[in-house]
Amino acid sequence: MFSLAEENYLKAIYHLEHENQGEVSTNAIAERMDTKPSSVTDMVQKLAEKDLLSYKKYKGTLLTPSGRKIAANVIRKHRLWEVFLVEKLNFHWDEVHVIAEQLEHIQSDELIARLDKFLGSPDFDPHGDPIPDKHGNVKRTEKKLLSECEKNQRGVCVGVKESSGEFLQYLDKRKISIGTKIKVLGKEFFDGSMIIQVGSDQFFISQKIAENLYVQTN
Amino acid sequence: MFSLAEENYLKAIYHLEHENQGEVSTNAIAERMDTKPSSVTDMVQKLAEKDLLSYKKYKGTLLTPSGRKIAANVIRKHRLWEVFLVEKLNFHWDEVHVIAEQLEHIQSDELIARLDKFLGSPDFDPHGDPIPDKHGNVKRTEKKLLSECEKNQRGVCVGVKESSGEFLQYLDKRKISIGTKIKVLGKEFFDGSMIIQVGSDQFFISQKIAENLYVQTN
DNA sequence: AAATATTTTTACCCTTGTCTAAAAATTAAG
DNA sequence: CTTAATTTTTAGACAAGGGTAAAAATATTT
Repeated sequence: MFSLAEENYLKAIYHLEHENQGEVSTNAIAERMDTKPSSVTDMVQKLAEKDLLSYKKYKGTLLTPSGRKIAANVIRKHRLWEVFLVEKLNFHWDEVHVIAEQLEHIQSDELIARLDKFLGSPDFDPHGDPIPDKHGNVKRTEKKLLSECEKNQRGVCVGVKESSGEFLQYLDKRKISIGTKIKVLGKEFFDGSMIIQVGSDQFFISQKIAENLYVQTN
Repeated sequence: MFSLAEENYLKAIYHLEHENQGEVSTNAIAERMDTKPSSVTDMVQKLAEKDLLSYKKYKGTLLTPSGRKIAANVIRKHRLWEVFLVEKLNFHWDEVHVIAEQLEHIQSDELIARLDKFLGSPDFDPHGDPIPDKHGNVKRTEKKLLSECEKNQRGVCVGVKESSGEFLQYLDKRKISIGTKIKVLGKEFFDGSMIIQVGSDQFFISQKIAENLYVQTN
């Protein structure tokens, strides 16, 4: 139905829309897709023709509902395949992205329905990202303090409670910022301290840190 | 490494080489791939440049060892994915071809190695066709009489012992010819009769029939 | 508000893979 | 063995998708 290139553009725009709110700029798309702005302009105009996104010259683009649905479906496929690769084929979670980038374009609703069932209809992929349902809807979750999380829970950093320079510098040193994924590896009840995973790093944090970091959990 | 179109040409030529012995004609490739002879000439010349096949104008083509290896690898991937679809996702064996045509082009040796292991390193796909090993070698098997086959064995018709008009007419009526796949569903020891599957038809055959049909078994 | 910098678009070219129409080879028939 | 039929190749043309360089619009400084 849609070409590989079209699907990749829709997917990139979908992600950019969620990262920054509002219109997505030509340059942002070009950078994300490792291509040139002129190529983006071309493709965006074609996709606007097909009513997959709305586009005003020089003003950026926004996906239409149908464009959004297609993008969400590609992402659904990507994430389901990632679950398959990790759970069934024992890949490590940081090896699967490149392969899933190819698998996400396989066209067959029946295949995805059966794969989903085979995997036990997972809600999240191995990176902790939510898997859209077949209608393109993503389970949105509430934010809470990291200190309220339990062992083995995952969350995405969505903000801070305190915002002193010292605290922000600490977060910077630990490479934690908005959008960073955090997994609680262990929690000490005595003092509320935690061991957490951030990317491939694992380290200790005090309760004071955990009480000042907002995360969106699964 | 190779484009989708290139892989599909190599695969088609590989199959045609095995079906008819000797050079593969431009028209044969065009018909198999549902494209025009002029397009085939173009592509075949490109593939000859890359030493994936040998080509003499007006004389047809033959794969080189490297071309054959690539083709066999695509076929290996196709058949492994078919096993996956049938064994793990419970597709029916006649529904999987179209999907496997897409999956066969996913590039990742690691993926295929793991998929192969996950499936228990099968030797045959759900249609009974042999799966080439990772070096592109196909297990070649000896032919024998259908009457020597056991229950649940599969074979491909490769010839007849008797060739009377009546017998050939019978085979024709049953849609059995060179290359037809046959599966033994049941065998009666008392009289050597069998129930066999041919395509989606199942029927009874006498020992006399089974003793005059050569098959190549798994 | 004018000048400068940045972003976006346009106009044109390139590559891959396909097609049509016509020319050239090969094969088959009389 | 010469004509007819068939197969194959060549010579353009086209659509998708991407790139360059320059023009046009928008943003930012001063």
